[in-house]
Amino acid sequence: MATTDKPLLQRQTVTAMVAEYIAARIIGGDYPGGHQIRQEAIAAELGVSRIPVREALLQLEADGLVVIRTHRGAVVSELSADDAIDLFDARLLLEPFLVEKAIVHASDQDIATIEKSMRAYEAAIARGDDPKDLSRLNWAFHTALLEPSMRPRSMAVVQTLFNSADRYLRLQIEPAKAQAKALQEHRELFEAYRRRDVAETARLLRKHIADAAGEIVSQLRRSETAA
Amino acid sequence: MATTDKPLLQRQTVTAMVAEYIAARIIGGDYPGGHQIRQEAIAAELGVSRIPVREALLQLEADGLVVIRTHRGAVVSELSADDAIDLFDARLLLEPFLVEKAIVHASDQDIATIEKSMRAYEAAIARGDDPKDLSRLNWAFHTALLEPSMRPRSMAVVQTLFNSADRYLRLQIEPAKAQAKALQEHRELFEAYRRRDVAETARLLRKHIADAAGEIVSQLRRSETAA
DNA sequence: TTTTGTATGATTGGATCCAATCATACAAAA
DNA sequence: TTTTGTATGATTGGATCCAATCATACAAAA
Repeated sequence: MATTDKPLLQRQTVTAMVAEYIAARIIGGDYPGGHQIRQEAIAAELGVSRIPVREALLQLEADGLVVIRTHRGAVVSELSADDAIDLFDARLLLEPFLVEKAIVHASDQDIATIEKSMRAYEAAIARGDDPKDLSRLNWAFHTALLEPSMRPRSMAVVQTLFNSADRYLRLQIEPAKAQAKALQEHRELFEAYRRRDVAETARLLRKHIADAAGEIVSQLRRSETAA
Repeated sequence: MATTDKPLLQRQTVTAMVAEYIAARIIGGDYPGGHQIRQEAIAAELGVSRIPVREALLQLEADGLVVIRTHRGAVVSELSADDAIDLFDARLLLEPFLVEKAIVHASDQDIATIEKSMRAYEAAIARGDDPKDLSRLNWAFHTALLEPSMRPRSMAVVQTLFNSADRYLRLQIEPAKAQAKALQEHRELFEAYRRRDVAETARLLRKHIADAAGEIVSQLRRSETAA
């Protein structure tokens, strides 16, 4: 397989589990933009000390999910149309480039992995799985598309962008419609990818991201001018 | 000024100071790729406890300067031709895009800041300042070029790329030659930027980054095949 | 000789505790 | 009434300490 290998056995630290927990709460919208995250509150909630909570918050700051100010603690970062443009433009640069590199390196095994990932998303939508699972499968598909590029550094950047992009996707007023559109586009992406049609796959991915961004930004602009 | 405003008074935590210290050691090559960073050693060296050292290492991991494995500590990330390509390709996508956005938003004040930054680099080369100061001024120029894009999220990504790129630049066998070339290119970049010639500035910046990347990658390839 | 098991020191991850800073309320002065 | 100063609780940042894990050396068994 042409993908970057990962350690088989990943020991979970308390810090990592806390980071996942807080990230899930932020991405799921339980902690909205501007929400103060108190170290002691999280620590008590999870039955751990403040040390792993603080270390988790540092990681989330690097992901852009929280903003930390010295002696004032962590606040969930605010969402805005400007930020969404910043974020999706970065994805529009990186992802089509990475998918081009990926197609060239992708093994049949990699393509099989992508297909499996696409089918899983399809099945989850059919079953009406909850937003959290749908999101996970959506990003798993994107990751599977790009992973064979063998660019771990760029992939790390893209992964952090996925986390923030997810916060915006979860805000959408018509998620079912967006998911149906995304699934159809994933099918087309996979077909072009399987044919190893580099230019067409990149074009479809660009359109896939740009369309989603357009929806989100115009929705945000409406709510921002309303406020 | 059209740039993103920063807090005027930034309180330094011990963690932040330790992170800067370790980052400087890595970028300067004192801690080469593969070097084990022992928390207790750094703590004793700086007269602090291990807590801020650990927190600093987490930040450096997000920057890609170290790799942390559970219960095995932090190791300085390895440099390689493949990683350099990954890194510089990401810069080649992001920086020309950001400079295009920046030129549109740049105020006269911003352009004055860029010119000042360029002159400072020029003067430092003329004086033969040490590599650390030259690097700082080089990245300050790049940052000044891109900052008016008002894309804090993309800027944060680019800043982390600068840190890693710096490690490669410091490896160069003929730094004086590379610096003279960089300075000349900075001058041309600034002229095109001042004229607000979007396409030409982006083209020059692309060439500036690609040329540096080419030098570094071919040098790395030579040393890798030699080994 | 090679492999497997065990003991020991080194090191990391996390809990607890203390000091410094911040936010707030309230009092005093203009 | 508005501004400035002060006291107090809440909260964060960092030090110290303990438990868990890892790496190494050495012994025992195959």
